[in-house]
Amino acid sequence: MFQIQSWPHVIAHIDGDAFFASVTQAEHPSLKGKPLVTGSERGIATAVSYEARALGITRGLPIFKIKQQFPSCIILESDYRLYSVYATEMFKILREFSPWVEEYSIDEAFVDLKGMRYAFRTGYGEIALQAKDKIEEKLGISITVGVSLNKSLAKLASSLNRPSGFNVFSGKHIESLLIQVPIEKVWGIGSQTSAYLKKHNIYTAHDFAKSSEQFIAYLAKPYKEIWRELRGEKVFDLDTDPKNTYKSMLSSRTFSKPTNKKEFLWSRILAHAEYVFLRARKFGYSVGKIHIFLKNQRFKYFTYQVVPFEKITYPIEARDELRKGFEAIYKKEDLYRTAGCTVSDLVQVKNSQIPLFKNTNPVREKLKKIYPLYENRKINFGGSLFEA
DNA sequence: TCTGGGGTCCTAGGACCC
DNA sequence: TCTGGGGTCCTAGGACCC
Repeated sequence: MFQIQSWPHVIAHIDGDAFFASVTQAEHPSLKGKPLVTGSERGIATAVSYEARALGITRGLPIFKIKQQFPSCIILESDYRLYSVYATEMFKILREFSPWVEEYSIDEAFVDLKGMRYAFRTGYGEIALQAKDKIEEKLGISITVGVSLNKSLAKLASSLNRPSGFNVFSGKHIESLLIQVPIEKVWGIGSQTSAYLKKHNIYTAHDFAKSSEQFIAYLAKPYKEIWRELRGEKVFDLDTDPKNTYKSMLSSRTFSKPTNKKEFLWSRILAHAEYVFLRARKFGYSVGKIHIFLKNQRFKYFTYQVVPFEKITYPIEARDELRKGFEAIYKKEDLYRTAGCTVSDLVQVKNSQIPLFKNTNPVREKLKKIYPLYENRKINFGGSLFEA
């Protein structure tokens, strides 16, 4: 169907196998070979070791059920600092094989290998295999690697033969990859879209890739791009910038029990606003838009947007507006499960325009004195304590 | 399995203008 | 007073990801 030369581009996708559980076992060798899950703080299993999967434990299974049904399983809280240390080490090793590395998530990376076969004097598959071996040996974890022509195909390739899988699909072999992958496993096609596609008799990545251009024309832009990638074209670039820029920041927490207590909810929203503004300041941002939100028992969101007259760096500068918004979304007959605050329209302060005249706003002058005290305090969201 | 927390991108449609 | 056609800008919210 697709006539493509072997390697117009070469992208590798590296994905940790049960990463959180593997890292825990690598760090505590006594746990190796034992059934283990992480995520107890969440109430459901976030990561499930392969030994635990063998018992029948799946991701998302409630912790209390695991305790009841699988008493031999070790249950631990998540430790994101530890995972991050291993991830950083993994990215570092990958950079020994190519300078173009995208740190996609805490356990995933994309690597552009194009041209590297001249530097290493060997084939692309062999380079990727060397990187895989080195990570597994040095970190003591297992990863699965997929190599193909672009990000979407590499990601499909790394979904096969887990754990410790190694899958290479050049241009001549794309179809044999696509045939193996159900449509809902395609990166960017979620439950809504796969349900729609199945109605049109599209069940695999291959069915989708060979759909006609006329059919694809009805779909939204992201799906057109995925369609092109599955056919072997390179559409998505790697983002190799380190993650220190944000478009928005969010803080939210689900209560242990849904509630309609008005002043309690208001205090939580303010605490989230404090926290998210603190993070924004840490990254040097001032804030152009603030959203506060409540989510009710039926998972319906109620949001209110505040746009301050000028970009601000402390939520108290918009406090009256926020309160007004809260009054607008709060209904006493509803029960709310989550409260939160999002900031967006973020601008780096050092790049933003310096006010023409010295700011003598008395509230702000006062704040500057007060807020240093805030910078290191702990903020209470109503559940657990978070270090600022 | 009743479903956490933190993000990004896209689009329909309303507001407003001529 | 009643009204067409077309443009831009913005926002709410949906869909998706890990």
